[in-house]
Amino acid sequence: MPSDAIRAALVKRLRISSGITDDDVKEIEALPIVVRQFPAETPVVRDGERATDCCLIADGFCVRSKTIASGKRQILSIHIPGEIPDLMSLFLHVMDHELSTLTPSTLGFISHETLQKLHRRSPGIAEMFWRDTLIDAAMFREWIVNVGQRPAPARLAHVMVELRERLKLIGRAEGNSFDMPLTQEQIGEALGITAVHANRVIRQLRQEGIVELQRGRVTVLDERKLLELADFDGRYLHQSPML
Amino acid sequence: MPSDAIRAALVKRLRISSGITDDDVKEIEALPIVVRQFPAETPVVRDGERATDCCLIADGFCVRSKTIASGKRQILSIHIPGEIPDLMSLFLHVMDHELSTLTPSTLGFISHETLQKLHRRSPGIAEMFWRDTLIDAAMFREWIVNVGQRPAPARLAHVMVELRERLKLIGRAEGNSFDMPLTQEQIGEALGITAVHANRVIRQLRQEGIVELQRGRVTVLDERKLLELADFDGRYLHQSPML
DNA sequence: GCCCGGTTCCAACAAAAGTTAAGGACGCCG
DNA sequence: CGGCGTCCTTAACTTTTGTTGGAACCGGGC
Repeated sequence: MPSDAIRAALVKRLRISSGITDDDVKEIEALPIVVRQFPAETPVVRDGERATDCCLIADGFCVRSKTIASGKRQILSIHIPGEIPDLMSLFLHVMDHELSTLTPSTLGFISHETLQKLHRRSPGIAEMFWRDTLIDAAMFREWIVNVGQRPAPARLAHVMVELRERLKLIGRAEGNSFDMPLTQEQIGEALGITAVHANRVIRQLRQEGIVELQRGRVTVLDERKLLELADFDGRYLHQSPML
Repeated sequence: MPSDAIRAALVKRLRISSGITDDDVKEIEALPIVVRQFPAETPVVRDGERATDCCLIADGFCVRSKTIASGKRQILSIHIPGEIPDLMSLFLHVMDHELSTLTPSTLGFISHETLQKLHRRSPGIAEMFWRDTLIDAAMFREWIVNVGQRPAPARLAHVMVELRERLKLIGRAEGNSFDMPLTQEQIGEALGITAVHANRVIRQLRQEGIVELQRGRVTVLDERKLLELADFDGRYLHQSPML
């Protein structure tokens, strides 16, 4: 994938979540980006590392996670093409969590230096990126609620609905199915439950005819039931720049 | 409390988490701030509301929370004097969660308009505030891990140690005790457990001689055991501006 | 085609957490 | 100073989730 396609994905994303002017687009199109391929299940930036670049997903699925002393891992967010999962490293230089790929991925890297200069030059773009990191934080808040207050089946439903919502925006959730390339182990890590329990919950949703989940792909069987179970209110995604 | 004292608290805080220049201090000291008193247990900004100001805690404890359809509430963060708990509203205009007081509080309000102008004028201050919102997000990430992966006693210990760490920075955690003005109900809401279970966990920590908790005040009985249980690594607080 | 490793799936049992219910402590207000 | 409400406390019981261990399935590499 040429770096032009990556820029296009970013612009598309920013167009949705923030207001973007033609001048901004030109600035972004002039950004030097280094493209690299990563295999599946590979760390991109490690916890404790000092990042010098921000990473833009051109293709593939990534997750952010933290591992505690006991060895347990918590997945904090799932990322899809067009997103910049480690924009925060721009001002929080040493990573407090890990970014890794789920599937084979194409990532674009933009140096912190370049971005910092860009911000000084165009405060509008800085604000757009700032807003992006704030939406990130809003998603963390909802993730806390999910893990803290909802029963396990609702947690899974919520993650599915959120992911589908975001995939729709980039045109990757047509019909009633979409990709969610996590193993049951990883689903457990995302929901704060064990893999065994994740399996139970998946089976339950299948038996109740709500969703089918196999080989990293979700098929929605009963839209109504899914939405009711997920208790989903997309306001926290802040998809309209005017709100 | 005069608004000068509030400004001083803010400057003190920014001095710790970011590099702040003398010019920045002057700018902040010139900021128009409206001071208001709030009783305990009172909403300051409600979920779904459109905020026009950012709120600075001069005195008192506040929390941010989200309530789901079933009526369950999740506390997302605890805030102490010197912090700006709703800085995010600057770019995420409609609130996706609630900010409310725990104790009677003195809050200072700065209008979004004022802040936006300030950012355009001094990008350095903008970056400082941006960094502040990023630390906020880092704390959410750790909160996810706490609620998702740690057993209940460790969750409580972790929240206590984090709060103490932050209180130390503003000189409000001398000796082996500090304020944590949450009811057991609220502790449950913070940890993602019920009030009854929160009580069990508190009793357990008391019986094991780790901490005593009464009337909103924590007394540490066994520092070693507490730290071990909490599994605390303060890196996520990003306290040094150089890191 | 067949083996191998990782997933998925499942059951039985153990532990953690939720629910319900009720008594006691404490502070506030009349 | 007494009553009332909130919070804390505890017990008994239920439900959810974790643990252990094992079998079936699947895909890729030899």
